[in-house]
Amino acid sequence: MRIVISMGSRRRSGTGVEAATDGKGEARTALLRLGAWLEERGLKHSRQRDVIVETFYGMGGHVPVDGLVARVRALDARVSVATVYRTMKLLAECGIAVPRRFDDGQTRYEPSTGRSHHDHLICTGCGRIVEFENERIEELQIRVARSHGFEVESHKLELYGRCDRCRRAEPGARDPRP
Amino acid sequence: MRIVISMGSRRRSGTGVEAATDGKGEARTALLRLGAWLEERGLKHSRQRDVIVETFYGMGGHVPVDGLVARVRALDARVSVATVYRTMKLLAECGIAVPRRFDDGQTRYEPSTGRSHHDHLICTGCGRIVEFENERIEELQIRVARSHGFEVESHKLELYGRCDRCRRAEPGARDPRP
DNA sequence: CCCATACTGATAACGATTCTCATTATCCTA
DNA sequence: TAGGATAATGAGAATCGTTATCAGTATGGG
Ligand SMILES: [Mn+2]
Ligand SMILES: [Mn+2]
Ligand SMILES: [Zn+2]
Ligand SMILES: [Zn+2]
Repeated sequence: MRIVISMGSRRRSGTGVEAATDGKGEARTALLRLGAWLEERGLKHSRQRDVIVETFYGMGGHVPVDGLVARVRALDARVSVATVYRTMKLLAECGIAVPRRFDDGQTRYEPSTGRSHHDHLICTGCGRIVEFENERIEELQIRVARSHGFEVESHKLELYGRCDRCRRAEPGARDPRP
Repeated sequence: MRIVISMGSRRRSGTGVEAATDGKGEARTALLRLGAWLEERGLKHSRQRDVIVETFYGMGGHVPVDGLVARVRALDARVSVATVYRTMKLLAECGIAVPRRFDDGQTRYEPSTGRSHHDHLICTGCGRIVEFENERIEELQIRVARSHGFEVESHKLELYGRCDRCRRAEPGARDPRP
């Protein structure tokens, strides 16, 4: 069961609860927040950080680092991979981006400004990622944890399966007409 | 937030729903199953596969591959890392072991003979892993997925937090007595 | 006992990420 | 606006878990 999870240089289409804006205004607020955060702790801001943030917000969705690197380099070819990794980690720390590790061994980041917590449905056929929120599940998680003496700090819930599109395009085991 | 998830050469203690037996009898049935499975597809069985299966079942819990390698080598020093990886993948295929990938970047395997599906609570303090089953959550997952056109094939639910022991051993933010 | 073939061990290769370190940029101060 | 302390960068080496390669070994049916 290989998982593809597209989103390299391709364009997503309906990814569910995705942010509404095209990322332009979001990028601006993100940059402001980052600026404040950096100043607070005596860090400096740089041209490449700006480029990376803007590109990242321009992509939207669940962005793999190598995809981001590619896009950033289209704007400024000499930005290094290391810097992109460093910057994304920074964005995560200051709450502008959320790192996600699905089952394909690479970290993706998704913008988080103005977005709430959610979990993911991942299509094992086409890699489509759909987001969902379910308050009942969240509550049950807390309750189950508590019943075992745990206090939940974070959780990971990923549902893997086939989306409607992929199921339709498949023979499937049913209707075995000769 | 570094996650430790012990279980290398250390001994677990109460790991929750863990298998009851000490792994001796379990290992036997596992070996039988493996034998049948291998024969069915014209594969051969080998001394090292036996050693690995027995060691694996002797350890119980959620075994990281490198920990398994260490133990196996204590019995037969010339078993190679590659063989252990290959064998564990085999056990997974034939349903004797389940691979788990928690958030620390290494694959663990847990024995699965006679065990049912479950999810995990992971202590971010001491690495303790507690297992749980919750039918309501399972149902809700299926329902949520369906409402988005997905048919769930598998899922991953991991709750990260601090166990009772770890919370007790901590100052905590409450009771700020001067 | 023979042979086809699966399995093994040693080690190279891999992919994602981090580290190192010499160089450069930022920004605060005088 | 120049100087300097120090943070950030780029390039590539290094790391880590895992897989691939490939020549040599073991297994099991005949
Ligand atoms: Mn998301
Ligand atoms: Mn388990
Ligand atoms: Zn699909
Ligand atoms: Zn703990």
